[in-house]
Amino acid sequence: MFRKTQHNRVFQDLVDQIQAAILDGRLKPGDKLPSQRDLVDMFQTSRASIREALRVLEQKGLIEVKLGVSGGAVIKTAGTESITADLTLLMQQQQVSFDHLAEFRESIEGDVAAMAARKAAPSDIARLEDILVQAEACLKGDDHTPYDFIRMDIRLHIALAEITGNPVFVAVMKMIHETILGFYDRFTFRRRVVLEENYRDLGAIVAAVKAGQSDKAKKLALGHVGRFNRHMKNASHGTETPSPPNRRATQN
Amino acid sequence: MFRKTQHNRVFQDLVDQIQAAILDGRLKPGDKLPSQRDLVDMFQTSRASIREALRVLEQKGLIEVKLGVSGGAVIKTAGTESITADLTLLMQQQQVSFDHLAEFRESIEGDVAAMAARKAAPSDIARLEDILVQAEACLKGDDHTPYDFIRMDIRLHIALAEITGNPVFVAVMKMIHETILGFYDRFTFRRRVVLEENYRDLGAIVAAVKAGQSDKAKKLALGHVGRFNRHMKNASHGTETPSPPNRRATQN
DNA sequence: ACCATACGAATGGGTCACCCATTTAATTAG
DNA sequence: CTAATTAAATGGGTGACCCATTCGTATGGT
Repeated sequence: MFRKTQHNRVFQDLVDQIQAAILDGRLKPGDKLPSQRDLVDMFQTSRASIREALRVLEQKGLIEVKLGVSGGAVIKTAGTESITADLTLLMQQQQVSFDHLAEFRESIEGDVAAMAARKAAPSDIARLEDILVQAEACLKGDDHTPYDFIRMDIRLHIALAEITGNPVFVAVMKMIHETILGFYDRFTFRRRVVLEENYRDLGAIVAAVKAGQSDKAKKLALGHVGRFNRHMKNASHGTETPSPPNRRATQN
Repeated sequence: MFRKTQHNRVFQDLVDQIQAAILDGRLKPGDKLPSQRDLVDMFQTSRASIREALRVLEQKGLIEVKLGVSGGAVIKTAGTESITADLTLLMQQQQVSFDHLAEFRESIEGDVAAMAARKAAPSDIARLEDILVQAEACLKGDDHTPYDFIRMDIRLHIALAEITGNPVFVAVMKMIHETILGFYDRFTFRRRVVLEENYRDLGAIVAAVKAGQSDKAKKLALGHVGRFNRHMKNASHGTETPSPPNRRATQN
């Protein structure tokens, strides 16, 4: 099979070239692309095509476009936002359910805890315990905001993933938690006892990680996630529509 | 907080409206959007803006645009392709090493095999065995192309993920294999014995899945992945630069 | 009557020449 | 020296226009 008449569509070619430049490091986060009019000169194409390409790159989360003089397209630092948006979209299309996410999370979180227990350095332990302290503050404080506690819970799980030193785990963990948070934030964790149970789980996991007991950390993490998932399901009993898609749908 | 002067950018408004129509069912997969010129009349905007919106929707995997008369934009059935593409992109941006991918894969592939063993229907088994037959053909045929065999290997692993019924596993599995393939395709599997060992591994896994022996399937999958990873490492001994990201970057 | 070729209409892809709103820096008035 | 004004560069947006692709249809030769 040879190429068609030419490279497919013009904007696709532009996207490929710029994306390749970003991926192999010729363009680093923070760098600014030339202005649209300069790009027109460089690529010998029309401004409309340039703008379509920039639009696609923007949607992919690779660049950010700002207005005004000395605005323009700057390379964004890699993030999980676009993936989260896509997953959210799929969940809204009913192709992915909360059960799917929960199942996946159960499969991965135990291994992460075990790996963290094996690799954790003293500074890592300190960081985990710091997060625990903050979580406790969220729990005890008068401004009793369940949402803040959940944020801490998530930060701890992501911290565990970071201790593994494997960016794949970090990215996947972030994606999972962001998606879960976006969909279920206002349905659960009204009751303080649930939060406190959660807090005890986290403390036990951190203790196991500190002691280097990987098997115990794994078991604890699995139990924690399992309990969390059950609470989620119970909380969403009455909600037939699994939370209307009130998340801003677009926003890459 | 009230709205700004207007809804932000025009194309974003179009994307939101059309996406909302898709999400709440006013537009179903297979439906065709009006032609770009009709959309111009309907939305009272310029064709360039319409096209930018269509471009974004296309990139999101929501529509597919075809050429020629009675071409146009048709609503696509939801799929995990865009997530897979985004995950792949994220991995490539984060300078992930092969070891990171290998570690992650070892963590997940065992669970997938076990779940597949629990859930496999007869038709699933048939599909797995069909892939095995094709893999054997790639191995035995005179046109001895290691690349083709690897493609079959990947198809089998993805098939296992599909048997789990969990699209998250499918997307992640595709991402992993695409990335591994893109980085290491031309360095390994010159030696036939390695391929044959791989083939025997696959046969054993399928047999365990067929018998519903989830624990055995898990162990076999873990051993298979571990062996694969060791071969990869040995093969890439001399390659200090772990293969620049020469993969075609885009393609959602 | 049949089939192949030619034509034309509708569509998406692409280009050009503009204009507008926003933002920043330089300039000027007080 | 400060504040208001202006000018320039940028992204956002528009309309008219042309091209390549892909159909259905008409035409013409057998």
